[in-house]
Amino acid sequence: MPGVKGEFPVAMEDTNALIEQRRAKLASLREKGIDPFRNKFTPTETCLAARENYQEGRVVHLAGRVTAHRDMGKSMFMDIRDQSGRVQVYAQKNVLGDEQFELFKHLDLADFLGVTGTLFTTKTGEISVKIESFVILAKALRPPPAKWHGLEDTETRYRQRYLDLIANPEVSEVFLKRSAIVREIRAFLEHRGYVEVETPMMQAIPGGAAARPFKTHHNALGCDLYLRIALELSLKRLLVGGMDRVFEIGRNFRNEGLSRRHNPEFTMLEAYQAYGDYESMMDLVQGLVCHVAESVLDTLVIEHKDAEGKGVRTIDLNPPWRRVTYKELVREKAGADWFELGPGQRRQKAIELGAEIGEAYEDFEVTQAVFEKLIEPTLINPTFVTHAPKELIPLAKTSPEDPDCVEVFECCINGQEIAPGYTEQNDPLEQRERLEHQAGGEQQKLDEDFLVALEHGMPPAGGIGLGVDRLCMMLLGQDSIRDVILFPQLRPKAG
RNA sequence: GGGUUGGUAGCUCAAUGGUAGAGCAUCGGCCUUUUAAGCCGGUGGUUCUGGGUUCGAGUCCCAGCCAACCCA
Repeated sequence: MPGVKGEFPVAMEDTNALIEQRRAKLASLREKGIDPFRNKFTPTETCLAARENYQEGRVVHLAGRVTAHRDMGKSMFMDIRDQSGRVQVYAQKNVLGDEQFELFKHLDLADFLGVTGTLFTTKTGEISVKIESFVILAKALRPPPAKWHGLEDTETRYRQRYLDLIANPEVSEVFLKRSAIVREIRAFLEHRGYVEVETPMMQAIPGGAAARPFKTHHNALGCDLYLRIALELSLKRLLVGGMDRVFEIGRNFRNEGLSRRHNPEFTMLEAYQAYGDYESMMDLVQGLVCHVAESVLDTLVIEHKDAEGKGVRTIDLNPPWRRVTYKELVREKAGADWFELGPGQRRQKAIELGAEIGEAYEDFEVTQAVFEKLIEPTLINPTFVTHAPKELIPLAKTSPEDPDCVEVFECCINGQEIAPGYTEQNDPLEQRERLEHQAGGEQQKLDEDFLVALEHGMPPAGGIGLGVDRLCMMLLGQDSIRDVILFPQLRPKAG
């Protein structure tokens, strides 16, 4: 690869004694006519399966990464590990012969090894494989992180996640569970007749949320495009098209700050149901999250622990989840007379309560600041906060009971918004007005094609969005979104 | 963008302004049922980068880079 050296000058030049030693071992193997990078080796089973299907003397072919070795002189124990787990292998000089045994002794931690041998049980009772022959499948030219302490350095853990996965089994576990969570989301929705679709990530007009988009350029079309910030407007077009139950699990991109809770690209589930409304969508979210928790974690009670393993908080997902209006909740925390106060008094009281209020905040934003700063973080057990002020959400239908509010909910769990849902706006004229109002004087472009679609008629429908990363954080007890995203965004390191 | 903390061997971490260390890994020796194997001996450092103060800087000061956390 001729380009590599220029692109990764640091990696190519960076070396140390350990790397030199491994390169020397590689050269020495090649001199002996051994290629330690095999095209193929087919194990008969996984390391775990070999142990589970124990039968003394049974012949197995196993493959895995060398994770430990215990040199006994004329014999040697080694641990090899694949995704299923580890198994101990045992090599003896009189079985392998001098030359092969010498090769075996000089294997390095992190090398990939294929072995053929028979199952047996050691004195201490461990099921192991007595090696008859072995083959080096891939030589590791760099040392792995320490076996005992694991890998602690957050920067290395995120930049070189593969090392994190090798060194920290609990990290690996988190990502296997994340995969299971996504699988169970699909299973739940498909079981209820939802059709999974894929819609464009590159859009001429990024809509469906208020967020700064990433911009890119299409050369052949000669136009700028944006990475989507939400799935909503595409999926609603499908409701217009007669797909009555649709969902998409996909990446959204928002060109905003990074934090413990924000990654520039994140995974969103959105689902829409014709003839549903915000209430049926609350049932859906509750059912979905409970199904996922039960099938992946086998419990509805989630314990979050700190680094020392002490319980920090407990989240009880047992249904039914509390449903409370936005106004009720604000009255609970900010005073029963909150909505009877004048705007000036509200502002004053919000500041007294400890919310930070920007000078330009409109009245509804003052209340929203109180909600976000003082109320949301206290909602640990699942709570559906319904009937938000209509200024906050332009894509939902007005509530018949309270014309200042829209038929929406925000499902808060673990002190975070996890899933909003609405009775979707299907009146094209009302929708246009609300979007124009939201755009304000900013000349934000309206998605005219979306409005045309609504004019063709969209059935009454309920919709939800669900932040998959945040759901994973909540279910898996992770405090940082970076710990549920395999490759979180970091500043690129200068070569 | 602002604040706080941190960056030392491959990894995890020490080191009053005074010769940069330990454990593991690694290399060599002994050991044919060990498992964080054990015993003996060795190798390994641009202390993130660049300036400054000082007789002397890993340590103090300034600037920068990267990260984590908090705030906006």
